[in-house]
Amino acid sequence: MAIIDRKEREREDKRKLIISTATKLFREQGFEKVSLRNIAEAIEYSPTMIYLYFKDKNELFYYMHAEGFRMLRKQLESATENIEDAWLRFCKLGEVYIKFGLENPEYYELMFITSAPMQTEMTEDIWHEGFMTHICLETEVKNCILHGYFAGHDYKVLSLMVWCQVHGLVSLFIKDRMRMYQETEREKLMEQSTNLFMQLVNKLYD
Amino acid sequence: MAIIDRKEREREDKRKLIISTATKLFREQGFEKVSLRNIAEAIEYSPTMIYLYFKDKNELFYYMHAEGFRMLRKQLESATENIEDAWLRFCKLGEVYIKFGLENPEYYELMFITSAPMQTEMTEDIWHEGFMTHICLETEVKNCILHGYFAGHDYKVLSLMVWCQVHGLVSLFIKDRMRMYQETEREKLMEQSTNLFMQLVNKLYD
DNA sequence: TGGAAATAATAACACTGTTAAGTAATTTTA
DNA sequence: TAAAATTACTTAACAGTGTTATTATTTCCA
Repeated sequence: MAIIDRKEREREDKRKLIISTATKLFREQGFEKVSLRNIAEAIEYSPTMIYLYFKDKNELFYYMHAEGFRMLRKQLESATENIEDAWLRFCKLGEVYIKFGLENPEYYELMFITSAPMQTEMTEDIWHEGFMTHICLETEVKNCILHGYFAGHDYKVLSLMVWCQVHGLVSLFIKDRMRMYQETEREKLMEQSTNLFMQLVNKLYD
Repeated sequence: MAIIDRKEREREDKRKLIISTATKLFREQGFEKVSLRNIAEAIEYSPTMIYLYFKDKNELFYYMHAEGFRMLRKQLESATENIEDAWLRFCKLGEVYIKFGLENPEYYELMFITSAPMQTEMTEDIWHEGFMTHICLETEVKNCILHGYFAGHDYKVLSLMVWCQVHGLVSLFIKDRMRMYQETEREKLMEQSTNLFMQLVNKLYD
């Protein structure tokens, strides 16, 4: 039944076409320009055709957010692969995470802020991609513990703390909540507070 | 010209009526239920009447977000007013901030996440209320320094770091990004990581 | 080849924020 | 006091949104 296979392939291709077109719109013209009608026009189909491939807009956004996580994870992994020292690996991870957020605010928002992707009614684990990325962090924290850092502390607690710190920084910035700082000092303050945090974590002992 | 005064008063009353009705809708039925038409129906006016009192929806949201900040500031101030010790005051501040966020997620989102209030075209300082609240934090950090804590560190850098930590925690939680933790362990982990952070900050030295 | 199944389009529903134009009441001015 | 001007508000409409029901077309298999 090669025909069924081909159909399945074509179906998957069309799904990908919709996702990539939505992604393109959203990267080039921002989140609010991603409407089903805009996507449909771009791929030269009727708006309702999208419903044959996705349950609703939330599900489409779910697949876009998952793509973002795969991008981030790739960056995290390739940035650390040539670093031996556990602490330096850990530092790099934080650096790349923040960089990703600041350079891809639309993606970051979709992955960590927007409600839509979290509201699909899917059977599979909805936070799978997020979980996989979080594993990256936990792995590095565990590795640090293995090499004598953070003695006596739980890797889960530590990982969450670190995540809160970097997410807090990125999300406050991209949601424009740092207006009280002058444009000139803002970047410096953000770097200084991140450095201070890393310095603190490094001194962590029981 | 008492008539002008009365008119001005009536105008202000109507502004407040709109804001309070919008707030009520938004607290009782959630953010997405706050449409100009819904507000208008609730106060028994036509939807377009709102434009006589607010430039657009963003400006209306601005006034709602400002109200949230006044609530938070009130809670922060009344929670610390009877505490003498600088460190305990600082701890209390963080505790109350997190509590406010978790108990008023809709308000928190409007204040620290939603774009709308930050997109009004106002002449006055758009982040004034946010700034005032941030001052609360900076004041306590300064007070700690005055009492021998955090020696050798900049209060601005420290304040931003603390803010990132608590905002990270609250926003990840209310935007449902902690699904990888079991419901039962989630709360405990959040508390542990906050405790760890405070413990870290307490050990801060040059 | 005919019927079933998959795919897609059209039309419509119920919303959204926003603007232009018109109306009625109130206040000011001549 | 009567006309003019201002104020407060409504109606109608525009352009957009996600979504569903209905209809038409194409594709596939018995």
